[in-house]
Amino acid sequence: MDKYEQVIELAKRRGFLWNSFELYGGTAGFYDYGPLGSTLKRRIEQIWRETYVVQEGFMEIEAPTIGIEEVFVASGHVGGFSDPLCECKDCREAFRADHLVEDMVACADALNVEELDKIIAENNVRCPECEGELGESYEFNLMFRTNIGPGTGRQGYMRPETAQGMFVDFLRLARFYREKLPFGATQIGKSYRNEISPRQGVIRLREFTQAEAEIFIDPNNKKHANFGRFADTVVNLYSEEAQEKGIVEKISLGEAVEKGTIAHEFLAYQIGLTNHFLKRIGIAADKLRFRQHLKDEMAHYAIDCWDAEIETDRFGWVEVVGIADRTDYDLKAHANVSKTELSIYREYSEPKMVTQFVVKPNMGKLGPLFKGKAKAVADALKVLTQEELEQESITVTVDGEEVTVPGDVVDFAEETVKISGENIIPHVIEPSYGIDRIFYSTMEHAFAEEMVGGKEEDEDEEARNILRFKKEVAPVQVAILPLLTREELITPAKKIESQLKQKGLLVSYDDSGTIGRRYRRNDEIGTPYSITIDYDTLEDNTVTIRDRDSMKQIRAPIDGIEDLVYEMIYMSREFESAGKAL
RNA sequence: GCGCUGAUGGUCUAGUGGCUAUGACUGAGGCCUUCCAAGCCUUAAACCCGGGUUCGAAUCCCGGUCGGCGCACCA
Repeated sequence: MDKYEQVIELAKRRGFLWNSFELYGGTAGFYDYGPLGSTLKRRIEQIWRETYVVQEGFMEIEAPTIGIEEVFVASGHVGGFSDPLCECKDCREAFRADHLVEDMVACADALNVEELDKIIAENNVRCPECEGELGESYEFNLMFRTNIGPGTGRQGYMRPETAQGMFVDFLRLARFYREKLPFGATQIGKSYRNEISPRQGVIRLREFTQAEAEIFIDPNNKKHANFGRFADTVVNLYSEEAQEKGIVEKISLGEAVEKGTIAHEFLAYQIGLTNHFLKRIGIAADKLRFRQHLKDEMAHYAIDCWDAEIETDRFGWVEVVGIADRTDYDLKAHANVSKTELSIYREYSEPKMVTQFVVKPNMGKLGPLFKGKAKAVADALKVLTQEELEQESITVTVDGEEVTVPGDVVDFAEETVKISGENIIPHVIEPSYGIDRIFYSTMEHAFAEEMVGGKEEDEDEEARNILRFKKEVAPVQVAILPLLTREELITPAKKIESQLKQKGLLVSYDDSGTIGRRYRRNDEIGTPYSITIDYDTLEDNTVTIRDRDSMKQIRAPIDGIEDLVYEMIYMSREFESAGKAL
C-alpha cells in the first residue's frame, strides 16, 4: 500500500474525503469533503484569507459561478478552451487534429474543424498508430454549458476559473480602491472544467476550489514596496535554465531578481508569499519548489510564470499554485468585447506642458458640405500634418473614396496644453491556488506511520498512524477524555469541554473505549492536544494534557485551561511551559 | 475517449456454480479498567448496477458505473 492509498483510506474512514454520489455508484471527478475534511479545508482557506485579504489587503469578492457567454468569449475560453480531436475509425485512438496537420499548414492551431477535415482529406492523413482511416474532427470544449432563464434562454457557462469575475469588476474595484495602483481582489470558490478523464483522486476534479488573487499593478513599475520582507528568503527555484540542467537551485529571491531569473520584484514577492503560506499550513520545505514555465508552455501573453510544485508520493511533483504576470491581456480583451475602456487615470506628480499640433475641423461648415460623412471626414483631417493642411484644397480618403475638402473649413495650430496625467492599463499579477491539491498535499505531508513501544519491555512495537497537522489547521484542536466512564469524571469533563468551546476552539469529547484507543483515534485525525480528567482532578482541579507528536504529558490547572490551549495553538506557546511535566 | 485490470460489511479480506457468505479490525451498548489500539459479554453491518446462461449466479457471459495503470487530454 503506497502513501496515497494509506492517506485516502484514512481520509475515507475518518470523514475527510468521500466519493460523491457514492449511493448511486459515484461519478468520476467529484469528491465530497466530510466533516473533518470540510473543517480542514476551511482552516486552510482561512489562513489564505489571513495572508491575502487581511495582510496584503486584497479584498475578497464573490461573483457568480455561472457566467454569460460574452465573458468567456472575451477571456478566450469559448474559442480556445477546447481542442479539436479526431478519432481513428479502426483502432479508436483519439488524436489532436491540429497536431496531425501541423507539417502541412502554417497555423494549424487556428483552423476550425471543417478546415482541419479538409486538410486531412486532401493530404490523405492516416492514423499514426495503425494507418487506419480517420473520422471527422470535433471540438472538445472543457466548459460546462448551461442555460440561463426558461426555454432555450441565454447561453451560460460554469466558470472555469474565478479570475474572470475580478476582471469584469475591474472598474468597480478601481473606484473602490480610489484609483490607486497597485490594488487587488481575491476570490475563493468553485470552478468547473468538464475534464475528459479525471483521475488521481482529488488532484484532477471536474468541480474544484480555487483561491485566486488578481493584483493590478503599474506596468512601468513592477517593484514591490515591501520586497525586503522576502529578499533574503531562500527558495527552491527550478528555473528554465535549471530545468535544462535538471538541478533545482537554492537561491534567495533578491538574488533571483538581480540575476534576472525572476522577471521582477513584484512576481518574486508573490513567490515569497506563496512559499510562506504553503509552509505555514504544513507543506514540507524540501518537497516544495518553484518551477518556471518554459517559453513554449507559457501562455503567449504572459511575461513570466512560476508554478509552486509539491512532491507527492505517488504523483511526483504536482502543480498546486500558478503565479503569472498576465500583463494587460485580460483587461484589453474585456475592453475589446465590452467596448469599454478598462484603464486607470494616473495623475503625474507634476503636470506636463506639452506642445502639440492641434487640428480643429469646423463642424459648422463640414456638416452641410458632407452631411452623414462629416464625422468621418473630420476624423481623417485630424491625423494630417501641418504641411498637408496648408493646401487650399485638401484631399482625404474616407471609406475608400477620395474626398476634396476646402482648406478654410479646418483650423490648426501649435498649442501648448497642460497634461496632468494619463490613462494606463494595469498589468495583472495572478497567484492562482488549487485548494483541493493543497488539501491533499497537506494530508500526505502530515501523514506518518510510526512504531511505538509496547507497555512492557518485551512487548512488540506497534504502528500508530498519525497526522502531524500544524496546530492551526487541525480540524480538531483538543480532545476531552475522561479517563474512566464514570459519572464523577464525566461531569467535570463536560464542563471543561464547554469552557474550551467558549474560547472558540474546535473540541471533541470522547469517552468510549480505553484511554489508549482514544489517544490513537485522535492521533489518526491529527488532534494536537488531549486533555484527560482523572481522580486527581477531583482533588486538586488539575488535568493532564498530552502532546500528539511527543506523546509527553503535563499537568495543568483547569482554571484558565482555555487560554493555555489557545496560546499553544495560535501563539506558539511551548507545550513544556504550559504545566508540570509528568 | 481507447487498451489492460480490479470491485464482498465502515476498513482489510476468505470464498471460483449449491450461501442461510469467512475472518480480523473498526463502530455501538454494557461489564471491567487510574494514562497510550488490554480483557469479557451483547450487538450492528457487505456480494457495484442492469441484462443473459442455469433448477440454482457473489462465482460464468454481455453491457454499464466506479477505482488503478498505460495512451490521449490537462487552455
